[in-house]
Amino acid sequence: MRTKAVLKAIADDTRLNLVKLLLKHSYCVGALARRLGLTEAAVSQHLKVLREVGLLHGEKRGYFRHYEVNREKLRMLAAELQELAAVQREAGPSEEGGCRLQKQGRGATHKSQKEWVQEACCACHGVRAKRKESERDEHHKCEES
Amino acid sequence: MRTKAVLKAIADDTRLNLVKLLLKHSYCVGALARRLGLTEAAVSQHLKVLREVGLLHGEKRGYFRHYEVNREKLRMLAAELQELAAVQREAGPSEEGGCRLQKQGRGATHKSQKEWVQEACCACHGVRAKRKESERDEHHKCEES
DNA sequence: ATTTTAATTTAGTATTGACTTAATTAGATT
DNA sequence: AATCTAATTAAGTCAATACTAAATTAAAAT
Repeated sequence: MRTKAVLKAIADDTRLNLVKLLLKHSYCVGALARRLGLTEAAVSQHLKVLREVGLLHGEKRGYFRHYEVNREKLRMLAAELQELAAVQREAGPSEEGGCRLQKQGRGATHKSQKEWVQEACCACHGVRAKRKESERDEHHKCEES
Repeated sequence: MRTKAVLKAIADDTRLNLVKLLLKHSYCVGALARRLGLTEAAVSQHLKVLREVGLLHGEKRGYFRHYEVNREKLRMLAAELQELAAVQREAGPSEEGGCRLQKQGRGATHKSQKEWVQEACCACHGVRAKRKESERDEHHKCEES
């Protein structure tokens, strides 16, 4: 998700408020600080974060700096979330873990659904005490491209 | 922004990855923990956050719990971001601070653009040392409904 | 009722992030 | 060049957050 950085940037209340303000108007750092009840330094740091993810473009005009919101970044993020919401559920057992290892035939033995699921999902989970860090990578290997 | 909580929830890398996995398949907590290289406790805590914002719905089936992603929440968030991107810039001087106090007529004196801007934006910013906490609320009042 | 199993919760630690003050920088103005 | 002004950065503090290990809970299975 190329827009993950944008997502993180606007997930903060202060930065989201900054974006909203700057969509409507052009405010200087002092004005933004007043409106949000913060110091100019705090506002400046947040503006830096927003610039770094490409959400704001600033340019100096005389003493003051003007910011423009890059609305395209917001639209791209929105589009990616729509795509995410449209991701198709993969075919396969709706049971636990969605593992395919067993399904691909590790043993020819016919197993009940329950047996299959247990092996498929958490073959070694049953014995909790045996679960060691080094075993983790060996446990529960699920195929995934 | 009613979906702010959803925005915050998925702004975390781990929770976003959980959502992506659960959109495609049904995994148990153990399987999720393996795939993300975390403990089951960590995964459980993240799943709780996602449930609390309404992004996941879980139900027990036998020993295992199944999770369904509430895609509608993702769509709503996407829609709000689209709306945000479409917010109209307000009419008014594109100069600093976007303040209207002066514009509404504090003095009848005709001022140059520069003079106007300076007063409008940061009337008291010029004398930095005088800026005290108690003065902040008096400074730079901008009209905003 | 007891045992097993998956998942959650508790408690603690380490890391991250948001804030402030003060110092500094980068222009603009004179 | 000197001064002024807006903004940024450095350094520090504190709160929030993400993790783990261990204990506990909530079912399911026997």
